Amino acid sequence: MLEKTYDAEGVEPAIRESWEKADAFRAGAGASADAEPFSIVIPPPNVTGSLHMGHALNNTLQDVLVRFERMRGKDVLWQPGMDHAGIATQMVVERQMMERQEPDRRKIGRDAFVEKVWAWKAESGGVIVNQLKRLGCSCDWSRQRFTMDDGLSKAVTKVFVNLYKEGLIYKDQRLVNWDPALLTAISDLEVLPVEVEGQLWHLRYPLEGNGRSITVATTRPETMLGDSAVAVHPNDERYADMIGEYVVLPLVGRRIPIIADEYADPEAGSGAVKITPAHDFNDFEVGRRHNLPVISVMDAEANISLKNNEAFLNELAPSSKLTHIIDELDGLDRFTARALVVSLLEERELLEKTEDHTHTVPHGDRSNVPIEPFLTEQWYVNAKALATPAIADVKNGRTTIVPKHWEKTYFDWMENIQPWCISRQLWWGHRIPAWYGPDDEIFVEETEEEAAAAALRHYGEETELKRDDDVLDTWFSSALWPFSTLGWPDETPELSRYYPTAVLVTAFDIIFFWVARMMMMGLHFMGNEPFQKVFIHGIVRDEKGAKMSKSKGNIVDPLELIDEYGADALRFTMASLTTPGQDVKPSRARIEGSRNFGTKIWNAARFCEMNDCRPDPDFDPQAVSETVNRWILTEAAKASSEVTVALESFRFNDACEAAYRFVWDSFCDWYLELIKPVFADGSEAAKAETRATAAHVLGIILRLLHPFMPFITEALWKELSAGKDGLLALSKWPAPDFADADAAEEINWLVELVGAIRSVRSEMNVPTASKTQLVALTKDDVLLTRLQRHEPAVERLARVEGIAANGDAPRQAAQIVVGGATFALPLAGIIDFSAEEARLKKEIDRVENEISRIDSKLANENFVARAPEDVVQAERDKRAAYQEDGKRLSAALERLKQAA
RNA sequence: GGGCGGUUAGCUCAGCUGGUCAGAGCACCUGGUUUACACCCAGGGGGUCGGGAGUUCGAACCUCUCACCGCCCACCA
Repeated sequence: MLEKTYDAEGVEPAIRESWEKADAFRAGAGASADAEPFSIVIPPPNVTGSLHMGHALNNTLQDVLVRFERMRGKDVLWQPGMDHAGIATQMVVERQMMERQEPDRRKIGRDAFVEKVWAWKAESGGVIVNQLKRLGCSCDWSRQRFTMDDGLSKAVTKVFVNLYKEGLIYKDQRLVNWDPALLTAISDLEVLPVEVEGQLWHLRYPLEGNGRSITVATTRPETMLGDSAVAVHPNDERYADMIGEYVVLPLVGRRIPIIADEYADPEAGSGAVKITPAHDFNDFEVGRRHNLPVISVMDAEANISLKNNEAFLNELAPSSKLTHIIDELDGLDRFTARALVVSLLEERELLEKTEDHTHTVPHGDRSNVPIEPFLTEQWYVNAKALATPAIADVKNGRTTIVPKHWEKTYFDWMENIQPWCISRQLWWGHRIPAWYGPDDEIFVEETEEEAAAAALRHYGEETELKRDDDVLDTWFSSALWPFSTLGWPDETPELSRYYPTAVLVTAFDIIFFWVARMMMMGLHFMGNEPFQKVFIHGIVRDEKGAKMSKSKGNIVDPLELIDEYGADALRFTMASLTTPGQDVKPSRARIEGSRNFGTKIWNAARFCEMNDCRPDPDFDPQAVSETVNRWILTEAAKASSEVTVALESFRFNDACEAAYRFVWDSFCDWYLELIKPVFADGSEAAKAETRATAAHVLGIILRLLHPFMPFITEALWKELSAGKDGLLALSKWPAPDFADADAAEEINWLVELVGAIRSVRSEMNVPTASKTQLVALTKDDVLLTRLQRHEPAVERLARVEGIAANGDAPRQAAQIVVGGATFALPLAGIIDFSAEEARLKKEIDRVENEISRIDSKLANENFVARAPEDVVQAERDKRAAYQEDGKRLSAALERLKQAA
């Protein structure tokens, strides 16, 4: 006997164990040899990560699809694994070392540090795997991969070497986004614009020789030390006569030209702009166009660096007597230097004015400090070349993105893609397989031996090589995930079976970081797309719609929700809130609703169990004869079909709704109530058939809901079949193979009749406890037979005692019209004549309104002429039905008046 | 500056190709211990589908326009 309520916390571990024991999620589990493959690669969570609501959403959706397809008999692989998360992990370990007051990484050296990271991973990394299991994720856990595994590292190295040899990876000296806190380059995508309240300083630069000056506006006065020109727009009349003149750069004394360049915007600032090629991306371009020197005035930590700075010193005027200024500024951090430069200029009356100015400043997404454009040599991927096939693949529909509007975002970015900076000045990650000779000749090979061999060929003798210190952007290895996890570069059976994957499920915030790059790499190295479909879901927001973040303090921990409501409740909520293209805002009320739904199913099963409804292996739906049973089988088939269609098109919310309505409305509210009289007073044959049907339909329910609520459904499946049917997770998805329109029509009528009686009783304030007779005012034999057939149900559900079919109207009665017949509820002593009169009049009004609405439609010649015939006919039929109802209601009103 | 979403019941949202599409859950009101379930049952109230214009026989749904909200990209002297 089942407990009275479902105990998620108590049941879930045992269910997980039963799945594990049966190895139910191994690739291809339960599938036949000729099964169609269906594979999904998990978006690998960071090894430092723990389950957040975004993971809960993303992985619920994947698990729904995977369980659904597995039950449909496909050969399913859900490939799990984790990402080494270069910067994030390195930061975690460094912080830990700091907390433990251990010497920092530079002191212990690279090898020792990397060893520490591995030790950290072994000890505290990957807690998320168990959390995903708690969520119920049916990944093939035996195939877990890690981006730093030997196999995946081999793939990374090979890809790097191949791309290098194809000329698609190269080294370049240019400005990069430099993170002065983490001391590494980062890619464009890792830079976040942050709005800050700053100032706009207007600096007066004296012209050489003539006592005039030109004013430039800047938000970064400290970079003026590296100015190499002042630019004005060629058409700007204010400055036309200054073009070609020289400015003597204040504080520094350097002579720099005033140049004409369209980059200068006459509307912005003063119209004249200082050009600092080493510290601004735009200025760098201007500098290139005008062949200006690039004078970096900062070091890697963004401190002012002048004294040992050749670029700076070389451009310094020989006569300059500025050593004290250089002394003062040298070594200051950029913000301190900013203040000092401003005050030095102010002293010299070169500060024209200062304005408050709100602008966005690029920040590092990890360090959250302003990033510095910094001139360094880095490794780049020629993303433009790789993007071309990736664009074509989506254009020609080999990969489709759902919802489709995201394709535009994808195209826009891909078509304007910039070189991808892939080198990072970190220690934790895939070390770049490049070795340098003494003359800086580069040898890119997969192993040190091969590099040495290449060097031998090049130099003609053994030469000592030095390996590149940098590691690769974490996303470089993530980009290979769909094939590296399947064994590439080896030609494994898994690779040929499961690549391309069926669908990638992810949130929109990593389309550029990840999806786009997997497309590029997959197409380049595998020759075809990494996934046939990409399903983009929203992100999880809090109840007010705000993005969840630590700083806002609005983080909801999915594990707490699982503790409180069970994994199924959280999953069902996530899935039912997923409408294509919308963000997800889970609320406790909603999760409670899902939990209640689980309880509802639990109790429905409990009812079945109490009535001895056991699954019968020989049950044949087609042989069923009772109308209610044929009706619920029809409804079950309809629900199966709806859930299937919805899941095939990623309409998770529709799938949930169809299942929910079927279970709660059709099965619990009507079917179980309708069969109670059968169990109480039915024939043995009817009872047996009904038991078998109820058990059968409950089985369908458990299977339909299993992808969404795997724990409770598996638990009930086990309970009800006494373990004889194996795991629900490996059972067959229900086929919508039953339809009986007549039974559906009949039960719908019954539902309508019961509903009408209940309504009128409630409106007439008939005490719940009292029962009334029902008099059918009709001589229609078909209807009367039907009524007789359902007499026990009507009596029970509508609180009726005795059904009279004599057609004589009782004197004091409430009357209703259902399915073309009038029914009276004798309510002598209870009936309120005026209330009933008002009620009937209201009904008549409603019907007449409908009729006149239809009449005006039908009177419209254009409607009759242009609307499709079936639409017009439907209106005519409706009108006829309303007219019949109207007649009966009017007759009922007459009888009431006579009685009064 | 460019682009993309959104605006439907008190709240959170469904509503796929225009013709039972005006819906669900929660909240609310009224009754209720009837052979599972009060995490429940029965009944009920509540919306001129953001404003305006247009297309159409017919618009929550298509077009245009305005307003507001959110997001993404670029730029910011």
